[in-house]
Amino acid sequence: MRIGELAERAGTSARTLRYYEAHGLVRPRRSANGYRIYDEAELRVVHEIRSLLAIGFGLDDIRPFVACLRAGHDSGDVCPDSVAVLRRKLAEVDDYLDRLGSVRRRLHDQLARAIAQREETCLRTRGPAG
Amino acid sequence: MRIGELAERAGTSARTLRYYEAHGLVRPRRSANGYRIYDEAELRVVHEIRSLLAIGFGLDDIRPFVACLRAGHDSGDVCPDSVAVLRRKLAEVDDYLDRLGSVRRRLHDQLARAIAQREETCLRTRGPAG
DNA sequence: GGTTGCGTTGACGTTGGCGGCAAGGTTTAG
DNA sequence: CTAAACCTTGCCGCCAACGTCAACGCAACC
Repeated sequence: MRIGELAERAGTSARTLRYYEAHGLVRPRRSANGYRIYDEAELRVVHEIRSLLAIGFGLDDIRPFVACLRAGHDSGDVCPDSVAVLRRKLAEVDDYLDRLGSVRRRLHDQLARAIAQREETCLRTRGPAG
Repeated sequence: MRIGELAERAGTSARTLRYYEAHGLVRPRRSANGYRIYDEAELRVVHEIRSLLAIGFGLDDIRPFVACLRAGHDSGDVCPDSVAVLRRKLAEVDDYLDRLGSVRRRLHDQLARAIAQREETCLRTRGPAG
């Protein structure tokens, strides 16, 4: 199939597919007139790319998964390089969750103090009995 | 004080201070020769900016906090606009924590399956008595 | 043979918080 | 007088995953 059809079936754009190709993730052959020709397996590859991007992977991280699929595996996850990336990403996410958690606490406290402060000011303004 | 001194005392760069000024966060007066002159209060402002940036705020989000300080409040948090931003940011962080949590679960499962798959393959390769 | 709708490459724009450099003016110390 | 150390404005670069446009070629239909 050609680029427009693959783009539509993958739910993305031709520009995106060319971008992936430029970064070595997708490899179409060319027809006589220079058009890109993709076979069915590439649809799977593009889906893999998209779903990994969606959970925060970068294109460089994704490369091993694509290679794994291309090597004939049912899943892109099972090859050693993919597993290594999965481990690293899990660690990154855990790390980020920690940092985000402490940011959350800080925000929560800051908000609580700000509101308390405002209510106190309000009381002073309207007098202690107000 | 001039830009170099403020930069050093605030632990940042002159470039950064000019950037904040270009975005309306810091307002030095000028000396006769055109040099930027900052008073002591600006040091506090820059610290506020930096600490808010550090927890993930954008410069636009920070503007109300600076205005609050400039209005004479002890803390940049207590003004209504600041509180509104704090609320919004807390909601954003909660949202992001949720999404990151589900990404984490997905990664965890994916990793677990990949490893199980590999061990199974290993056993098949070396025979069931493995 | 003209229109329409595919495809191609190439290049610039986006977002944010700066870093770094150029090309000059100012001030200060020696 | 000069060199060093400050300051000024202005502009390009960076990162990532594309969007968008330009200018063109190819294919198909009427």
